[in-house]
Amino acid sequence: MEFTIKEIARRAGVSKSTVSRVISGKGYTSAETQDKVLKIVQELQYKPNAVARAMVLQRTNNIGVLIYREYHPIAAHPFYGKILDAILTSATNLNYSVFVMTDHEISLRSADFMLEKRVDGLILISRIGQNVIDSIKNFEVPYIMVNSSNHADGDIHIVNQDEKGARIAADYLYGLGHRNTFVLAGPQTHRSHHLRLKGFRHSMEEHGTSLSLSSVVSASTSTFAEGYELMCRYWEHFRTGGYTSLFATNDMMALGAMKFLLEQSVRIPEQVAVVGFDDIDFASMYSPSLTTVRVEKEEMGIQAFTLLDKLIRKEPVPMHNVELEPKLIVRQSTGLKKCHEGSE
Amino acid sequence: MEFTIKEIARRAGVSKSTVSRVISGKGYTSAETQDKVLKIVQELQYKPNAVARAMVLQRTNNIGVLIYREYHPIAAHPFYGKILDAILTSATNLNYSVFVMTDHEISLRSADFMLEKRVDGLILISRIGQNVIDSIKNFEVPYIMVNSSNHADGDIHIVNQDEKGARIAADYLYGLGHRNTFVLAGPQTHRSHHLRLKGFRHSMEEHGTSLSLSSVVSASTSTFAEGYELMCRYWEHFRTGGYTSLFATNDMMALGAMKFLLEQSVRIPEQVAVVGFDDIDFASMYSPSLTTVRVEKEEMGIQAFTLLDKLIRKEPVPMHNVELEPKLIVRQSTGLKKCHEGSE
DNA sequence: CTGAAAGCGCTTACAG
DNA sequence: CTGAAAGCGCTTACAG
Repeated sequence: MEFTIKEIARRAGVSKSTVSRVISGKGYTSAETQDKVLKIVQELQYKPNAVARAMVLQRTNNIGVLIYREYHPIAAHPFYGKILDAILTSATNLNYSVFVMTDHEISLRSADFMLEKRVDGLILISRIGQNVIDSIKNFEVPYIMVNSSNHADGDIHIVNQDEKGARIAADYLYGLGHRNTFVLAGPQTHRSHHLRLKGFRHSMEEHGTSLSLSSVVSASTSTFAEGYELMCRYWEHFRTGGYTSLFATNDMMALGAMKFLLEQSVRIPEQVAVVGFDDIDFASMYSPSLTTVRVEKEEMGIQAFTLLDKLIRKEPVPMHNVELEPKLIVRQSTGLKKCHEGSE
Repeated sequence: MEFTIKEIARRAGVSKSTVSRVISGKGYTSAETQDKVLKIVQELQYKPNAVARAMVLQRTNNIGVLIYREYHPIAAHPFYGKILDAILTSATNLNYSVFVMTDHEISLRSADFMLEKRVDGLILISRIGQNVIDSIKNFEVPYIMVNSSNHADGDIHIVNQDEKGARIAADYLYGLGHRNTFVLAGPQTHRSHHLRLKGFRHSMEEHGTSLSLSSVVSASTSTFAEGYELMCRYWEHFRTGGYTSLFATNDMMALGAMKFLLEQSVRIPEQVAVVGFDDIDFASMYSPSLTTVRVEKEEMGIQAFTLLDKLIRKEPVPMHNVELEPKLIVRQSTGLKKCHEGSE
């Protein structure tokens, strides 16, 4: 069932060159020949062998997406998964196929993989190790980094304006009258968590309501479980600390903390207002839904792919850093009314 | 920076054949030659060109994963995303790379894509169109189906025992004393939702507590929003119907319905017990956490890949259908105590 | 133990 | 407008 150009040529009584020209649409061919060849292509359900084509064209039309993962697999991740989705969609539209690879300690090995596979380009998401990046730099493969913690000059990097987003969150809470916020801060080695804490702290300082040392708790991971655990551990402190609000540097931790609070029958937002960061799907689904700062995950994916495609085609790339605009999303956890509250 | 076997050969003063032998480890080569070649490979950071190798070996070491999506992108999907993750992990372990493609109307085109790309095999997840399957059948590419609605004889199909799972859920609710359950049933064209409704209904009938017509509501999608909307629309009916429990054919709908109920200040599980199906990550994170029937998503992915690999290597494949065992997971939404309740 | 040669399935100048 | 030939970067019998 697997036909080649040679077989088509034989049946059509023309040369392989001609068949190739007809199929690719490049070069001159008579209408007559075209019909003849195309008909056979149809009959045989011929599909050109992409591997052979890639070989001569030195172009695979594949891109690779490398996603860092800490503990868990990553495709289902509410944040990175969304970025991946956007990349998949954009790439398909431009006839690229995409290799997906999640990466743990095997860093170098997986990068090699991609390199051996001869992808036309690479998108690196999150905290890809420096050694991996160095290794990639040694090749001519273009790459784009998304939400990374370690990018160097010359790298194209797509990020959210995390510091600004955190300031918006702080301003908003301050505006609501909150003067004492408990903060759950994710791993400070990660750019996002670092900037989010920084932005929140600075904004509060500017408002004259500095965060005390004891009101900021450092998380070693940024998971739901961590948020829950920390809230549990600091519950006594929290309860007696006079806190009226809670800010976490991402939604997952905020949600975890919220679950614990709800289990203690704390009323949200009446007793404690909660704000997260990211706007993962879950945030709006929770009860109460979570006020958060939205990161344009889809936009990150689209931009990453679009820029990579330009790089691959050696078109000029406008800028070397893309900083997306964050946006406050107000929901029930800071007081937005429930849709159906009191109705019916 | 892109070296070939030819360059290695030149520098080592041997032939390409020899270099190839050293690198592949096949065929005899003197220790001396090996050292010489390997040293240069090191120096040059040589990576064999996978495309060229695939060409001659007629084997790419790539597999493709095709996931159906209805409305939304899919990688971040809490159910399919998990399966994908498991496939990614297993595949990487055996040195495969994986193409991921989500599919909507473009069905045929995306399958072609895979076929042109010469993947060694395909994993088809969820409701892949019959035309796509037919098209794939025309080629020699082995494939495995996961959680599909339309598989034919001879196809290898991996599914959860959905009917059985629903029976377990029904038995459990009955055992708790529930005699009047409101049911949210997802699209009946999908195998899973169909069997889950069927199993639940039959089990209840056997217990002598048949579901009345009005207690089963058909959903047109199986999303969170749909669960919420339906619960809202049937709220009056539900409130006055004397229902003590709610079953949805998947977690997302159950969660959506639950959010609505919580917003009406319905106490869960005291007033209404809720049971879902799938055990997506969210289920355990919700407040109250959701009792559900777990589908072994990771196992599905692992089995799918493992079988596909056997197919690719033309090893005998044990069975032609894999039916995974569902498992009831009891949580707060049907009465499990909160961990920290009352403590401290 | 090693090298020359053919071939995997295409594309693309180059003649004609 | 079309065909013969070379080549993309490997692997693998086949001689030696």
